Amino acid sequence: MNALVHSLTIGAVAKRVGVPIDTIRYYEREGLLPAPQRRASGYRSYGEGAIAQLRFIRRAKQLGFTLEEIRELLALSHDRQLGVKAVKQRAQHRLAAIDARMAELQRVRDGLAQLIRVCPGHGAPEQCPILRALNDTEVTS
Amino acid sequence: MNALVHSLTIGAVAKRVGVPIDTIRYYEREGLLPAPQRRASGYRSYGEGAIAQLRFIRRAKQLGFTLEEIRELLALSHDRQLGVKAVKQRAQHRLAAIDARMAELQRVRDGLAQLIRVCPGHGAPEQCPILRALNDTEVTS
DNA sequence: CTAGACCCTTGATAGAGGTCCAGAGTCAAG
DNA sequence: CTTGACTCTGGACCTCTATCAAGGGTCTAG
Repeated sequence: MNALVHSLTIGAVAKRVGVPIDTIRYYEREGLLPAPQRRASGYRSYGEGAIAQLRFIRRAKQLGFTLEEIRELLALSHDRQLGVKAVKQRAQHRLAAIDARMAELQRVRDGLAQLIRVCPGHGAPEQCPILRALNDTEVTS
Repeated sequence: MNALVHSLTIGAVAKRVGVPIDTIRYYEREGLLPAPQRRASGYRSYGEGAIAQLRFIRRAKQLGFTLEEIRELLALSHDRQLGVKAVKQRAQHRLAAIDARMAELQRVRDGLAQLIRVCPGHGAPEQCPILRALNDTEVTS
């Protein structure tokens, strides 16, 4: 009932989704977007499905998924048998990775904050706790 | 009183600091390590100062400083007038960047955790909250 | 002296995710 | 029809922090 869904140029898609044209072609090369139909001139011709898929990719990227993981998610989202289970697993892995990264950052943050707290901000470099820490001791001590 | 401080080969330095040889030469090229003395054969000849500086670099990296920032820190650590003040400033900038990154990760983490919590882990992809979020709505909503 | 471990330089490669360019063809408005 | 904006391909280039290889010279223990 709607045969004209293929009508958007790559530039129009880029504008609507807010992604550079080159990135769209890059995603196509990388297998994240299916190769679209072409006009007689060779111009790519996209439908609404491509818009949705690009937005999917953008949101997954915001969640910190790599393009490789997103490729997986896209495949899984079409698997009616095991897709949901696997998607949840991937999300849990991603969550664990984020938690690990945050713990690491927290450790570094606290070490740095402590050094800043005790640094007077003037005087001889030999007395600066930050420089002393960098020179003399392990950061995590 | 110790004229023989220049006696270590690059391999010995690498072993003592726990850094690959290639990385030492790379840091020299990048201006993070001064060019060492050379033997007649052309071999690099390092003293204890180089060991200390390499450890400095390694610790600063552990704190999340980029090599560019470390180059600055090294220069500042030799500035007896303003070095400490500037070093503290750099550390504060680094801390602010870490805090921003953590806040961002926290936001993403909470969004992801919420999706996982309400995902049953089975059933139709259309009902999976994770896939729905990727397809339909902004993650941060 | 020789074998094996070490060192030298230069330049290529990696990975992640793009970004940009040249040179050519196409489309739409006036 | 012309003009300007758009698109095509192929490939080069970017950031960052290294890492590796090739082809050669050097050092040291036995």
